[in-house]
Amino acid sequence: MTGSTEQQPARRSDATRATILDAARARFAADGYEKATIRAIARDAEIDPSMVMRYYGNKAGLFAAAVSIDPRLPALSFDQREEIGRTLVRHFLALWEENGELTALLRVGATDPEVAERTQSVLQDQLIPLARRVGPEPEQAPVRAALCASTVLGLALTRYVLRFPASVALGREEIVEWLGPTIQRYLTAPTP
Amino acid sequence: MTGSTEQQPARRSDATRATILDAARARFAADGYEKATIRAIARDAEIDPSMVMRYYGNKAGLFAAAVSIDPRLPALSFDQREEIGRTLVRHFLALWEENGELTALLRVGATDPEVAERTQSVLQDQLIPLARRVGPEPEQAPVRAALCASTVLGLALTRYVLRFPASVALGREEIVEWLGPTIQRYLTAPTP
DNA sequence: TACTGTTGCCAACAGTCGTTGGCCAACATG
DNA sequence: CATGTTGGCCAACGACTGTTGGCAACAGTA
Repeated sequence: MTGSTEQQPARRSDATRATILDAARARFAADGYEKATIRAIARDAEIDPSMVMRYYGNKAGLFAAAVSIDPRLPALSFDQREEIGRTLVRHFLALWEENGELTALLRVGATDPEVAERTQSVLQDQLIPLARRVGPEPEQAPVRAALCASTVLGLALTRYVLRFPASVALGREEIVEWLGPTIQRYLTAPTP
Repeated sequence: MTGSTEQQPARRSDATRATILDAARARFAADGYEKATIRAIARDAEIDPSMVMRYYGNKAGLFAAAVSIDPRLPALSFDQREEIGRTLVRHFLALWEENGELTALLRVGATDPEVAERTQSVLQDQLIPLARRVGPEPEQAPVRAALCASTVLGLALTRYVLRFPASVALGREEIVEWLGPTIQRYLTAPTP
């Protein structure tokens, strides 16, 4: 049994495949699922639309291949308990600005229930265990995780999707200083 | 000069017009702009698609007519300065649950830049003056308003659009107790 | 009564979408 | 060299979209 990271034989079309994937990511992030047409993606990649079908089966397959991320949060050591809020915000900002896939995921999730659920499960899988480890009242972990998700996604929404000028203009460390204590409170403060 | 609330002569088709508008609101809120087809809306309203065109010109006109809200925040008196956060959250929750138009606005704004900008201007027009009146450093008002918008929209996103179970399950007063102090800090705390 | 404007439905248009199958050149392999 | 395989393009299909024009039924008015 070979693992899921199996070595495929290098194909001659790998460059084309990568170009398509890049164009797809950009289009999905900018336009959402419906408005990002296969024809437009193919035009960006300077290639025929039928190639997209050949390599990725159909539009859903292309989307799945384009945004197949698992935003794994780095393991947080216990000794920095008073800084978890800020650290978390920093990690999320880095994650979001490294790859535009997350913006695509959020934009598409706004209309597609399936993508919405995937986004939810990914976030919850990361945040609930963290909330359980770090906060009081372990049975409250889902609520605390949801509040953190709402905080982070709210920023991503106004900054990367809706592009509110005042939100875009904020510096990364400014955001950390504002949102960090909020996350910290959601995770560690006693239930109000 | 008659105001914009001019009395139109009561038309025989007013009932039909209202039915169309209701169906449109529901569809736009549930599916977004592209997936909410005129045919589907007409089917919900039990009417011919061509009627939608006659009464509202085109799809964009229908959308404009369906979601033409001005979410005016009630004037907050000065003497409750320590409770602005909670009061604001309560108002937003009430606003959002009264009319589904806001969910439609958010879902469509995720893909349509024009709608996104309208959402932004409405929110900023409400929040910036408030932040200027209530917080220190008036020139920081846009930043504080953006943070509040991000908080509120983040909750709306996870609760009404993406429907994260843990976010949906929260009671209104629970939300007020969690988000209220956050908003309060964004508005009134000194710049970190 | 006859006439005019409104309300509604039906059928069809043009355009775009995702998707398919066939064809040709470049390559790889014997 | 001959062979099969791969990468790529082209033209087209069927489905669906927003949108339009014409036609029948009805209301109100003179």
